[in-house]
Amino acid sequence: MIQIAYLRENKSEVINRLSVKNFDATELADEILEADEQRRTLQKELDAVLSYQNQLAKEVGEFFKKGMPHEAQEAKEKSAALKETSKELGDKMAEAEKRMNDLLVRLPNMPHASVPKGKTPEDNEVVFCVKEIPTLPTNAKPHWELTTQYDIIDFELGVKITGAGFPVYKGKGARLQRALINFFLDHATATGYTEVQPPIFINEDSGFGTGQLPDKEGQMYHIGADNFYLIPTAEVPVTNIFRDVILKTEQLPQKLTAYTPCFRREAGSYGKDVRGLNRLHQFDKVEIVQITEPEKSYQTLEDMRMYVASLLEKLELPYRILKLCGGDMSFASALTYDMEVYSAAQKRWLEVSSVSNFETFQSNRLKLRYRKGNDKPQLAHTLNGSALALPRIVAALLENNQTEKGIKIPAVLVPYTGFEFIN
RNA sequence: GGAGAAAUGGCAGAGUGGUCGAUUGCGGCAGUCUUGAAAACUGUUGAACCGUGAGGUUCCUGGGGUUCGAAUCCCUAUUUCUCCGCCA
Repeated sequence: MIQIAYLRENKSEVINRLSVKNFDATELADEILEADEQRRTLQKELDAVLSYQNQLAKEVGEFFKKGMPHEAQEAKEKSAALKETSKELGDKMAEAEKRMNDLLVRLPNMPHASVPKGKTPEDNEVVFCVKEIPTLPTNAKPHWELTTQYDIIDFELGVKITGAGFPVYKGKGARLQRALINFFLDHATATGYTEVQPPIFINEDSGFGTGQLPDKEGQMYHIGADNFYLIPTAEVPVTNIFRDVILKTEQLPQKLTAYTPCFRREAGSYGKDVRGLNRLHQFDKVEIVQITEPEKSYQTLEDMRMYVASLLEKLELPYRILKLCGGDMSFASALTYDMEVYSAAQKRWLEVSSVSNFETFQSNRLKLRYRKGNDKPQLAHTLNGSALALPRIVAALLENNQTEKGIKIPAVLVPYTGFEFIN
């Protein structure tokens, strides 16, 4: 959420920058500022009335103490007469404030100055790409055939138990999942991230804090009886650790990592996008999250990007890095890098990680602040990234590493899997 | 699930209707002393909103109520603790 004070001072800049995201904020900004103006006017009036009421209340006490019941009664009546006025003003102010907030949360985050303009994924900027894109023999199989051939992932069985998009991992397939999770967590902790295991249900406040609510409600699974949501990413519970928290500068940066299953309804997806492991309703992911001072967040974003790239290199997967254009970026992000691996049998790039700097957009909603010495608290920056999401990594590993002898496991994973081939 | 108790500032812990944004202790910060440090002493130390400022308003788990006035009384939700039951 953009800070209201910032919008008040820099309306045209906000509008200009949001145009990079193809968002026309002209009208919305005016409505917000109008509500803000009303709110402030009403508060001034209300404060004056309340102040007078407080004064009268004190006088009542004093009159009683001095044994002046008549005067006390008079002050009482004066104050009572004001009650309705203050109640009315209070209601109006709360209403204006709510209106302002409801509008304010609809403003996307402003993109960083370096974000390229653009509307579709084609407009994303390729900032890195491996030199050689692997080619496979013509009889090479897509991963959904390999998983059946080696009996390591059963999509049909998942359909029986739950529904489409909830696969059952079996034997070496299940072991490969566990190996990847451990590999990712071990590397994250070795890089200074603290491992946490958060709840995978979240409440409404948490969903709001990181920006999933109210806009993306339809993309999360909802537990009606308790009003919980299943997490779409560990970003939500992990970042919400810091909701309503004031950190000291010495406590920054905060670096956390978490493995969780993730749940996404993916309403509206279809076709080859959802084939096999390409898009699931439940999948595993290791996430990294950092909380930093504003001046350091872009260096941190580069660090996180390099870290994720190093994982892909260790796994010997061909990858590229995209800087997302304004039109392809998420609502809350100021700058996002997507990491994609090449899936050689499908002959397409698959997104396996998204690393973003949200600047103060989330922290403003979360009231996540930090304090330098005795200064006034100010909003921290939040960042996160997948490191990494499993299914598409598995898809690429299976397809790219298929050999006569079976699927070859990358050397770094062998200590985790305990086997060199899936055959 | 049943019965009872509780929720106060970074922490501990006072406060049962008026001068309480809240005694006190610890912790934090600044200073005095010291070559330096420790100790001791002194001062200071929550947040949000409005206001150029002086200052004003709000917040004692959340929500609602009683009252001229609520941390304090009432209702409600949540959480925690104790006992009982069930159970991984």
